[in-house]
This record gives sequence, C-alpha cells and structure tokens, in this order.
Amino acid sequence: MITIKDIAKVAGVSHTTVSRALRGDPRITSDTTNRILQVADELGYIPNSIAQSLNAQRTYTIGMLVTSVADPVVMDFVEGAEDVAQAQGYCIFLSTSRNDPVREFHVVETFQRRRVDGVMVVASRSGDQYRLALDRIQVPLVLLDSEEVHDTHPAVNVDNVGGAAAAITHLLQLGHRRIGYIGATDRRLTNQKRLAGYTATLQQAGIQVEPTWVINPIAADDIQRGRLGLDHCLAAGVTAIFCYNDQIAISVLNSCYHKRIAVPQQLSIVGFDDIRPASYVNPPLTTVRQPLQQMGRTGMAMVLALIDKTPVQNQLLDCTLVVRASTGVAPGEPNQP
Amino acid sequence: MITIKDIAKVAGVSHTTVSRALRGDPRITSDTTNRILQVADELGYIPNSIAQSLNAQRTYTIGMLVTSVADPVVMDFVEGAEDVAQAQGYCIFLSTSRNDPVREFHVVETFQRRRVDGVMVVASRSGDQYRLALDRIQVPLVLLDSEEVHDTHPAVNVDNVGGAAAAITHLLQLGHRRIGYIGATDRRLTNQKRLAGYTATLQQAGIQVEPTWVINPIAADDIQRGRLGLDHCLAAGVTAIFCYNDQIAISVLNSCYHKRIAVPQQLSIVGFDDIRPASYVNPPLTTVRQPLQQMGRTGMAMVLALIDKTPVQNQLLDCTLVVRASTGVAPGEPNQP
DNA sequence: AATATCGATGCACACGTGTGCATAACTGTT
DNA sequence: AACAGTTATGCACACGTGTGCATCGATATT
Repeated sequence: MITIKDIAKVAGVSHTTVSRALRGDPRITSDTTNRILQVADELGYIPNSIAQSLNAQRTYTIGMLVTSVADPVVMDFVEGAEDVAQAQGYCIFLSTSRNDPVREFHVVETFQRRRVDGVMVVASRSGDQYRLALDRIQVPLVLLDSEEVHDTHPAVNVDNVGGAAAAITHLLQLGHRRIGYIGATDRRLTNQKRLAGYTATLQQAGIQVEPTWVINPIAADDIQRGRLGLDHCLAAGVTAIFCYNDQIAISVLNSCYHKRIAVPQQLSIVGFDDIRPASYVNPPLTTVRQPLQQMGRTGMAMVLALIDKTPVQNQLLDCTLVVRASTGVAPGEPNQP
Repeated sequence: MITIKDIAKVAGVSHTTVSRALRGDPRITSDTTNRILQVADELGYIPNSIAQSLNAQRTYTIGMLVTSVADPVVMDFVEGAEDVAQAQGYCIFLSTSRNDPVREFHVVETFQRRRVDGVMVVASRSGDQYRLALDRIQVPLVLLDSEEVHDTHPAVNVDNVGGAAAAITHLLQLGHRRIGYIGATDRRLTNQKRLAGYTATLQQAGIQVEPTWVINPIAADDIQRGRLGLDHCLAAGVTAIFCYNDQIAISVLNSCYHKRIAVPQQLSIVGFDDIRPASYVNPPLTTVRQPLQQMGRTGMAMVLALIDKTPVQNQLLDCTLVVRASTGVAPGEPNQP
C-alpha cells in the first residue's frame, strides 16, 4: 500500500508537504502541489482512513443495531438512514441482534471499541438490563421506533395512538360498531399505544369496548397471531378487525380465504405499517402507513446533528391512513358510508 | 477515553506491560496481570480498535455493496452474510448503490480508504466500466448473485438454468403445452439463463417455443413488467406463465384478479426466488426457491476464507421448486396430472 | 549592507496499540 | 563471591496521517 511517505520520497519532499498538498493547504506552492498530486495519482495512492481516524479522533462511522435485516419494516429504516449517512460521508456498521440481549450487549461493546461517532438502535424490544448498557454509551445515540423505557435518549417514533384512531374512525364511518383488536406481546409499549388509540376512539363514539373484542395472542410469530386472533374475534362476533401490524393482518386475510369469509363483505380488516406486500395481497390491505424511510432519514439526521453538538428534539411523526380494499361497509349497513 | 497509558500510570507500570497483560502474555506475572485487569475494569477501559487496526494492518471489517436494502432478495443475503461475519468477529459496512455506477464507484473507493479486509458485491448489474474498478481492488472480493462478466472474481450463484427447468418440468407434468415467459431486462445474463432453461426444457419435451410466448417488457419496475407481460402472454394464448421473479409473478397474479382470470384454473403462474410474500399472496405462489440466506452465508464464508489465504471455488447452489396453489392442471386436461 | 518581513518547507510530536530487543533484578551454581 | 541463567519489565520504534513551531532562503525596506 502506498503511503504519503512513498509519495514524499518520489517527489523529493517531506511527508508533511505531501500531507498539506493533498489537503490543498495554500502554504504549498501550486507547482509543488501539482507535482505531488501527479505522483500520488501515478502511484495509485489511496488515503488510509484508519490512520486519519486515529489522528482526528473521529471515524465518520455510525453503528446501526437492528433486530433483524429480514424485516420489511426494518429494511426501510435502514435504507433511509444509510442514504442520509452516505450523503454526509459516513459509513454505517450494520449489526443484528436477533432479539438476543446478550448479542445486543456484545454489538454495543463492539461499536464502542470501533469508536463509532454515533449509534442508532432500531426497533429494540429489550428490557431494562440492556437499556443500562445503552445508558453508559459515550457517543450520541438515537432510538428509532423503540420502546422508550427511560426516555434518556433522543427518539424517533410515530404517533401510534393517532394512527390507531385514524383506523378506527375509518371503520366507524363505514358503520362498524363491533370492532376487534389483535395485538402483539413482543412490543409491549407500542402495543399499548395502538390499543389505547383503539379504545379511546371507540369510547369517544359512545361504544364500550367488550373485553372479548381484544386479544393479545401468545404465539411465536405474526402468522400464528393472525390465526389465533381471527378465531377469537369471530367468536366475539365482530364485523371488523384492527391488527397490530400488517403481517398479522395478512395472516388474518389468508385465514379468511381458507375459511371462505368474504373480505370486506363479511369482515373488514385494517393493518398497521404499510409494508410493501400490503399493496399486493388480495384484497389489497387498508392500513396505517408509517413513513418508514422518512423515519430512518430523520433518525440519522438526528445522530449527525448530535455529533456536531447541535441539540435535537424527540420526533413524533404522523401516520396516514391508506384505504384499500380490505375494508368496506359493515354488514347490514346501506351501501354508501 | 481511557487508554492503556492511563492504566499504566495508575498501576505503576509501563504501557507495554499493560498491553501484554491485557493480551494474557505469559511473560507478565499473574499478580501484575490481575492488578492491571482490575485497574482496567475500574477505569472502564475500552480497547481502541482503530489503533489496533493501524498497527495490525487488519480491520476485521467487510464492505458489502448492495443495490438497495429494501429488496426482499437482498435483505436475506445481508442477513445470512452478517450472521457469519459477526460470528467471526467481523463488522460489515453496508452501502447502497441504487444501481448508479458513479455511486458504486464511490462506495468501492470508500471501502478501500477504510481498509476493509474484504468486499462482497451483491446483485450487481453494472456494466464493464465499473467492473474495471472492481478488478483493481486490492482485497478479496466475492460476487453474490451478480452478473459474471469477466469471471475474474470468485462468485456465488444459483443454478438459474436448472431452476427454470424445474419450473417448466412441473408445468409440463400438469399438461401445459403453451407456456409463456416474462423476463426482465435489467439483469441480462440471469435473464438469459432462466430463459435458456425454459427453452431447453420445452424443446426436450418436443415443444417448439413460439416467439410470441416470450416477452421482455421494457418497463421501469416489476409491477409494470407483470402487467405488460400478462397482456402479451394472453394474446399469445398460453395456459401457463413462468416469470423471471416473484415480484413479476405477484403482479401478474394481481392483474389476473382484476381481469377475473381464475388462477390456477384458467392460468398457471410460476415465479422465481421464493421471497417471503410469495407464500401469503392469494393464491400462494408456486415458485423456484433460491437458498437466499444460505447464499449470503456461503459468500461471506468465501470472503473470510480468502482473507486467510485459503483458496475457494465458485459456488453454484441448487434451487428447489416449491409447489403452492398458483399452478394447476392445464385447462382441458384430466384432473389428475 | 544590515535588518525586517514573508513564503515555502521540514522537524518532531501526537493519536493508541503492539513487539523486538535491551535491561534490570533475582536465583542458583561452583 | 563471582558468574551464568532466568525472569519481569521497560525502551524505542512501528503503523499512517496531521499540525504547531522552527528553520531556511529570498525579497523588500531603511
């Protein structure tokens, strides 16, 4: 590997002069600078960022900790975040935790060793013991779509309560009065908020939520949750179901297909997230869209701002309801909502 | 930040001794070692990987260049690759190119500056001008699911010809004789291979492919390709369609829904990839499964092997046909295939 | 002509860690 | 007691880059 010392030797100057010439220091004659640039080019010089980092105490690197890349929500976060980072000359270390607290701890440790300039934690579901590790971190850290247990780090979240309210309002307008909710237990706080939006909106409309309408299935994955949840809701006699996320909603949709339940004629279904597949299942899913890439961009912008000592505020982004074909007027209602 | 010199000062030894103690050098008394370890712990010492990298001329970092993270195929590659890398103590730099040659060039340059130990290029569709940049790279580089223009780097690919053959064989067994192919122009070589498998298998069965059965729609995305392709194939009077990938197949599926074409009763559809949504569209898609995560793991294992000077061979992984509900007996055939 | 001024470049150190070789102290032998 | 042999530790340099300060030469000024 060519170093500035090699260039210096060839150009007959000191490595100091080479360093300055390469950075365009006006103290070096343009003659000398041009000669050095030419030599550098001929030798195929590639600056060593490692050495620069060591010297500058700055790596232009961001650590990004995700539970899994193979998650349609996470991948949009990453895409947005990487976009902003790359544009500002930063690289991102991507590491997965698979929801294993030990592994999360280990990744955070690695990020610190590698002296990242900042960290972004995505969709963490970890408990308190791990959060303590995050609190000790010595660089800017932003939480993205994570459970804010201690509220000790800047965070980007969506308005889960408002999103749920929009979904329920839509169903109410279609004439539904018995509406179910299928939750997920692995995202406790987020689940609570969406449930809260659901409950509050129904109560505002003068409808008392019956306990049987709500279920948080104990299951390994969203496919299971959808199946169990649908059975439960059907038994409770609802005409519409609001699901914690799109994966569950899609599972419900498929179960309906096999049970020969017509969607939306017999049952309306609403999801949350607006992941890509939501638009091409059959029927296309009505859902609450999170601005996923936008969240990634915002989160990364916050990290970069913090690195530059610019203060930031917690962000609560709005969701928008996307009406597709999985919702319709309630059975027995006049056709026009 | 605490350094080994700080520890040395507190423990009353030289930084050399601290360095050795931390690495468990037997030359240091266990008494001294223990004392140093304790001091390090009390001070909250975190080793500086940057300095270690500079000294050792090794970063334990892999650069991963992808077109986009928000691609269901790519994200599984990344997941598999990251898994292997993390287990071996490597971190990965993830960068996107968005199919922009300039950006790809820039990312490769950045990887070199940062002195990554190896590079993995995923699903590259770049032309020759960029490939030249790759050829100049000075570290191990493995191509994953990329077009092998020059065959100058080790590569991991799937048996596209065999996969296509499996799909067509399946359709032939179901009694189909007029089978269409909808291709994609943005992956020229891969497209050629799948088309070759399609053509060869039909010819082996004594069927001459009519030119109207095959179409490579000129379109911006796979949704468009599916729509255009379906119209073309219907006009050609086929009873089954083999699609370049699942995204196109799903688009075809949706178009069929809107055109009230019954799948698989009137038209059978086969995709390629087996991305996650393939299993929960309606009807679930028959497709050729690529071992995506496995490919990511294999590719990363190859990179790591090359770093350790272990020679590797190109890998051609097998696909498996996954029969779901989007394929059925050809119209007019007896029910039992 | 001596001095002040300015411009171009180099010396030496810093960043944090690892290592070959030297040094110091200590033990055992004759 | 002097020497060889062993053991524990430190010195000094390397990795590649950046920078404060010193130096050197040339030009301008009095």
